[in-house]
Amino acid sequence: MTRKEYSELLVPNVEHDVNYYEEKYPKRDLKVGEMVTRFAPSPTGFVHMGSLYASFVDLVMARQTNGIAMLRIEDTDQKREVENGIEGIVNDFKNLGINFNEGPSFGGNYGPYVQSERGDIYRAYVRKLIEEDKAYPCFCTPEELEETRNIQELEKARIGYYGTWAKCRSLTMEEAIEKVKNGEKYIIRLKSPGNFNNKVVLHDLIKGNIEMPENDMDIVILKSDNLPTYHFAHAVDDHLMHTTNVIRGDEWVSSWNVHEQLFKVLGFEMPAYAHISPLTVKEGNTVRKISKRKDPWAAVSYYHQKGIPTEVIDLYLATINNSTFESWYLQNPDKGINDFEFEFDKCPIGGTLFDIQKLISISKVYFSALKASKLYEGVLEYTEKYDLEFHELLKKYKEYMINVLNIEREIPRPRRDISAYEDVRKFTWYMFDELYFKEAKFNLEKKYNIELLKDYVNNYYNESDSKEEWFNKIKELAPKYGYAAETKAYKQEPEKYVGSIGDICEAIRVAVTSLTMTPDLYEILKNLGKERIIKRINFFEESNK
RNA sequence: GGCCCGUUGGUGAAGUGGUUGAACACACAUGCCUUUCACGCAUGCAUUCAUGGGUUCAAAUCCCGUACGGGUCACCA
Repeated sequence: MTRKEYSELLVPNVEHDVNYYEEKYPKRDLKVGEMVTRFAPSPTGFVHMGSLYASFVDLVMARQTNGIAMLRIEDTDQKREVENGIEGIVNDFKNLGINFNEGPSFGGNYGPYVQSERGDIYRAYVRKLIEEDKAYPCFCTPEELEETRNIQELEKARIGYYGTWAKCRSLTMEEAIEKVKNGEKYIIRLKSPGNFNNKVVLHDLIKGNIEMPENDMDIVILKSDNLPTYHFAHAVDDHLMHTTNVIRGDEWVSSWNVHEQLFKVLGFEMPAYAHISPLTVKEGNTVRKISKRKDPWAAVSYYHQKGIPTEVIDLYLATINNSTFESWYLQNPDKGINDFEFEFDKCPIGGTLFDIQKLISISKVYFSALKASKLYEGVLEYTEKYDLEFHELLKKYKEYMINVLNIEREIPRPRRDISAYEDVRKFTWYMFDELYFKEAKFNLEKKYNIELLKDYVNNYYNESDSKEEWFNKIKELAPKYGYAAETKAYKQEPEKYVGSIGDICEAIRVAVTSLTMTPDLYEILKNLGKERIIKRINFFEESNK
């Protein structure tokens, strides 16, 4: 039997050979510097902050070099797969407004972009390796493997399938054929040419040079389910898809020597690598990787629900990804992420603690810079999904709401109170009669002079007053009820007055909004209008009885 | 345990041998301003860069050891 026939016996039913695939996926027509990147998640759950972070780097590097970002689903472990996992990932990205150049449902000429659909491709390359005597069948059972592991532990030897521990490695072709004919189960392993005592130096775009021993493990490349392991699929896919830059989590650096060897054995050119540090979270005294199950705020759906836009998340990710981004953005507030040039060597090397405070702060700045009409559109869209009652009010009072949202907005330093669309109701609900008369709760402990309030609105307040006139009228009113017209005067001799002008404003504010803290009172009154102010003061009076 | 990587304030960090008295941003604290909150302004927050040693005229920056933290050692990715 020739080696070719041998490989066909071991890996049956493969339609094409490697030459077919090499021709089918020709080199990409790239200009110098254009990067082809790929984000390669397993469909084991939905997209979360950690994966978003990794994909952000892929997307950004491809876009700024005018290259290509692919989405590739790594579903060679069918046991772990979640129902609708692939759809879930694709939809999450689409909902976030994130588009890849290539990938499932994104198109592209180098697909399929789902590994479970690429079985034949991998098998063709496995066959090639067997033919060249660079891979061999292994008939060891899980029990046998377990046993050698125990012995290795006992002897304090390195654990794994290598050297003399690799029993099946020395099997002759005839012995192997015999076993196959007897129906023995097998998988395919790499015949590692490496020597543990040799060192390989691998260059990482982020971490710099990393030196480690050569791989000498005869790792599994084709599993009993006829699908490849990650390592093998990685080499074949990134070769065939012509990835120029492999950007992945740094949990992969420890198996990097395996990948390096695989590329060499397969005769592939190695892409450049960038291993990004994980997003971490502090738990007690320890730090751990972000987890979707333990950290609810890690799921992207969390941001969706709160109404934190993708732009904000991107800004945050940009901030932690490139140390110089933040100060650049501060100096160029009119520019965006697309105008900034990200560099691998500016990426964090150790783990990055996820800081929700920082994200919220970025969000507040983002919202404060939004035009009222744009904010309105956003809230409208958000509430349609999460708060229908408010949504209806917004539709009904469009112009009014835009005016309300514009209070203290078009000024050099706008308010920074809104951090998510869900906050908008919290800050504006009292401006709607439908909500005010239903939900206003007054603190009845504190007594306010209702007579003063009525006097004020009936005899002093005028909708057409300028802000200065408005304020002067309150000053005018103050002495009549024993209040100090000037804050300073009150501070100097508090015993001479019932209160200061600030207390009058507080009374008006509470009566009209039920709150002690609101944006500019003058603007609020103006938007409410005299009639509604009167109604509210009456309501306030009733509530205090 | 083996092999990798990391360690600058509450957080993210700047920094690659000498204008660093260790930027900047977030957070926090105090005060001022003020119709509230916010904004703004002012001030405070690492006598020191995990630690011990070495190289050097000079070290957060280079070298070695130690401690601590993280990753990884599957027919999982």
